[in-house]
Parts: sequence; structure tokens; C-alpha cells
Amino acid sequence: MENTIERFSDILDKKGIKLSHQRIKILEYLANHSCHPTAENVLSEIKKELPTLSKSTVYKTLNTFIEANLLREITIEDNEIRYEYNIADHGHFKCEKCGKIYDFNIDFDIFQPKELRSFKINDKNVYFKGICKSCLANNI
Amino acid sequence: MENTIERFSDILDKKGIKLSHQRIKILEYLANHSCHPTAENVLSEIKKELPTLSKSTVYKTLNTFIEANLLREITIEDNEIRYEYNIADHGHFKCEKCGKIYDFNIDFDIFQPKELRSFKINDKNVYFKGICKSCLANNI
DNA sequence: GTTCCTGCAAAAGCTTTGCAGAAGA
DNA sequence: TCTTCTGCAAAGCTTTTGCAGGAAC
Repeated sequence: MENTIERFSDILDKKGIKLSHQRIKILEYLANHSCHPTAENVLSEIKKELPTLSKSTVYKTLNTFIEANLLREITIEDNEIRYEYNIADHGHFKCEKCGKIYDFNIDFDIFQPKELRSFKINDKNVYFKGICKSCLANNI
Repeated sequence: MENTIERFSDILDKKGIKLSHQRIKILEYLANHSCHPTAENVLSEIKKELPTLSKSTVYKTLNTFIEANLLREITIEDNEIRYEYNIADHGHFKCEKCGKIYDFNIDFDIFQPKELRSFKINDKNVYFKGICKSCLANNI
């Protein structure tokens, strides 16, 4: 199924989330943009199409989606939450120069720390920081 | 060398950080308490001994220490930065019930993602979330 | 004596909340 | 029609900043 309004309406419906124009647009945006946007990014981008969209709606909607497991929070930096649609396990690399976040594949099954043998693990996160290839090349 | 005032003075001195009563106390506290405290935790604990200590001094000092690589920030949750003295690589597990953070050992050398082959990696972080052994046992 | 640290208060940023009106089913 | 979502403004929190007085050497 391609990325149509119907598809996103269906996803929300199956999660028991009531439909609205705003919610569908926000879900659509995150599904089609894997740039790990902040709430502010989401707002300013969608405002181009939906000028009345408000910041509080964005925050409320993002939190609704996170509770429904449609989105994932990325908290690499303390002063900004980033969001992504892709729920599949992968790691994140944040470039300390340009700020861009890159995904990378990782086998999460290799983590079975002895110390956590009797713990219930719900969520595994891996993030690296450093300088990305393109900043190294440009010697910025 | 045991954890004496002289030892912490020496550490600061070697990093080129000017000495002060507050700085030594804060470093001492973090070196002796591996509970991953927030800035607020550090403030309220050290205030018992140093009642005039202010929040801004705590923040400024913690940031000074991070720049000097004496401390490490842990950003698992977006709304709270936690600090730890231990620079050695290890993972963190945060219990979603009781909020406690547990350390676990991890071999960071196993992470060599293909996608990051030409990247410069400065920092590797791994954190899990879930329910800890003791909350599972107490069925809280 | 000079440097720069501390502590107070105020400012800054991001996120959440309260509430009236509007949209959705 | 009834529920609940949206958008505005205000509040809440954590962290940062400006500045005068004080500590360190």
C-alpha cells in the first residue's frame, strides 16, 4: 500500500486514535521524512500546508503517537527531542559539527548483559557521536 | 590514592581547573556516588554540608567538568540530565517503574557499523529501558 | 592586587496545561 | 448531538546568563 491519506487513516484507526486532518498530516510527514525532526521542525514544515497548525497540537499529537508506539523519541541531546517513524531497531550517529543524524544497522540480539539477566528489557538504544564523513571531507 | 581532598585538588589542578571549595565538593560527591544524580540531586545533597551552594554554581561546575572530560552526561530522558564520574565505557539501564539507573558492562569494540566506516566516532552510548529485577519481584 | 568564581535574580528554551470554540463521527 | 481535538495564551521546568561581591593565589 502506498503512502496515501487512506493508509494513514487506517493506521490511526487500528490504534484507536481518532482521526483529524492535523494528525494525518503529522503522521504522513514523519513517515515520509526520515530526517529525525524536532517538534519545531515538524511544525514549521507542516505549517506550509496547514498554516493554522499550532505548537501545542504538534506536541500533543507526537505524544499521542509515542504512547501508541507509532513513533520513537530520540534523546541524544538533552535540549531537543527528535522523533522518528521507523520503529525497526537501528543505531543513531550524530555529527558534532553539522548536527545531522545518521541511521546505522545494528544487531540488537548481541546485547545480553549478564547484569540484566532477570530484568525485563523493553527498549534498546545505541547512539554514537563524532564527525561525519562529509564534514571530515570538507574539513569544516 | 584514597578519596581525599588532596586527590581531588590534584585532579582539578592537572586539568587546569582553578580550585575552589565548591568544585572540590562537587567532584568528591560524584566520585563517591555512582547513583547518576541530576543537577538538582547534586545541589540538595551537597547543600547539607555547604548550605550556601547555589544552583548556578552546580550547573557551571558540572559543565566545566564535562568539558574537561571528568564527567559524562547521561541523556536517557529528555527532561533530565544525569551525571556520572565513571568515564569507563558501560551501558545504562533505566527502570521505567522506579526510575533507578543500573550500569552494565558492554564490549564497545563489537560496534563497527559498515555505514560509519569513514566517520570519526568520539563517543558511544548504549541505554536500555524496562523493568528492573526488584520492581518485577515486588510486582509494583 | 588581580583574576575569576560564586550566588542571586532574571532570562531563555522547550514542553505542558487550561479553556473556549471548532471539528469529527 | 456528543465527544474530543485544536489553537491560543499562560504556566512549568530545567538550564543559562549578567552582574556585583567575594574567594583564591
